[in-house]
Amino acid sequence: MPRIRERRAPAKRKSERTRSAILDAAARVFRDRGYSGTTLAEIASEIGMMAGSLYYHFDSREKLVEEVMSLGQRRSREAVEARLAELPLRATPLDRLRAALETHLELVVEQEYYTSATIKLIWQVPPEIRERQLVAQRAYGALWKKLIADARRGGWIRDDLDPSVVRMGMLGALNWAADWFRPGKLPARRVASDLASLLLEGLRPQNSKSQ
Amino acid sequence: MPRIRERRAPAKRKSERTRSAILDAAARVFRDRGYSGTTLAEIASEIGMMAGSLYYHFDSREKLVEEVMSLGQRRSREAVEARLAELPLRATPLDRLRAALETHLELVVEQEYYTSATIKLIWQVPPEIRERQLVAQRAYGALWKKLIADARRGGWIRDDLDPSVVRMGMLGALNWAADWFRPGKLPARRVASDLASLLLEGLRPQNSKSQ
DNA sequence: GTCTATAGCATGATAGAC
DNA sequence: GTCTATCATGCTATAGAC
Repeated sequence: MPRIRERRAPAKRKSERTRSAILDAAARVFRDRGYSGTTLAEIASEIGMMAGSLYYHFDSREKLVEEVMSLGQRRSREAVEARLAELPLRATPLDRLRAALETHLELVVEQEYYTSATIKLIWQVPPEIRERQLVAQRAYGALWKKLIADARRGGWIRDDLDPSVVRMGMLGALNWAADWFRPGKLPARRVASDLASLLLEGLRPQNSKSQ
Repeated sequence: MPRIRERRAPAKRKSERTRSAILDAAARVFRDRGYSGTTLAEIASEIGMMAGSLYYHFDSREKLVEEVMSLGQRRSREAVEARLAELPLRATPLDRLRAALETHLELVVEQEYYTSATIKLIWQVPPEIRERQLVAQRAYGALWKKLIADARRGGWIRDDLDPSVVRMGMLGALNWAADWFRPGKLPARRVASDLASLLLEGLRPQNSKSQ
């Protein structure tokens, strides 16, 4: 059906599609080779272009990496928010925390590289970019703070640990999977549920399975 | 007391001391700016030298970063082994696991940068270096595998979680602190004990404090 | 929109003076 | 042992053809 604009995704022009393809390739390459280790030539060659051509779509390498990171952080937040929104009303704060943990892990090990690229790049990019991204990520951090605070307030989780240590410990356990997870060995869902269970229930021998 | 060789540390010559100073500076700068983002000029300027002078001590930038990583992984392993060795004989596998967790966390957030530099660099350096370092790190990974297996065998920890997910989850929660820990806020010991407690006991409300 | 060609700069590495 | 000077390379970014 040529000539007829495709329906899926709001009928993009060629320019828009190329732009997306560049961003996808950039997320992949930046993630694998780091910010300084990635050349525009590598990104371009991933989609059969020459380095100079990228400048039609992006003003600079820095603008490109920043767009990758903005997308990454936005997608992570939206995915977790969407997952939480579809939980039944009777879901407990503990259920919500578990759902968020599992969703975040799945994003980190997904085929799409935006989340893991963003995680890896944050300490590699120039300071001005980093600052802007850290500000943008505060919304995501706030989401986690609230999940933990809600669970704590209701007595669903212990209150003797520092809340920010808990938050960073959880995110660390999940984010680290960006480095070690390899598709084809353990399924992502198993990793997600094991990590969530480790964090929520700990390593103590379980008399009764929860949930 | 000039002319008399100093006692502390095996009486190093000037060359050896300079070499160590270069390595210290390199660990710091590589850690903060990444492998590709670090220039030899930056490392040299940290100790008041010119970039070219480094070549008297190291054959190349790659040799330098590899030496930093070798030292980092060796120091981490030795520190954890030493801590385990000084535990009383009656220490349980759970005590040993907790001691290892706390020691590793303290290494990660220490003033010395070798451990955190090594953690951050592993996915940034050229593939040949990475391969050699991953091989070298297997001894450290094996130490953790054994700690977990011993605890599991004796029924000290639950056995329904995949052991490698447990290992990587624990190390992830600890290693992530290299990114977020800032001296002067929470003391490292508090972070260490909270993270160990989170991993060993989980977030469930505690009726009785363990240990 | 993408290409080729190239300007301009930064950096790893080397040579030789001190 | 460290410096200054320099070469060679590789990369971002731009200009102009198609």
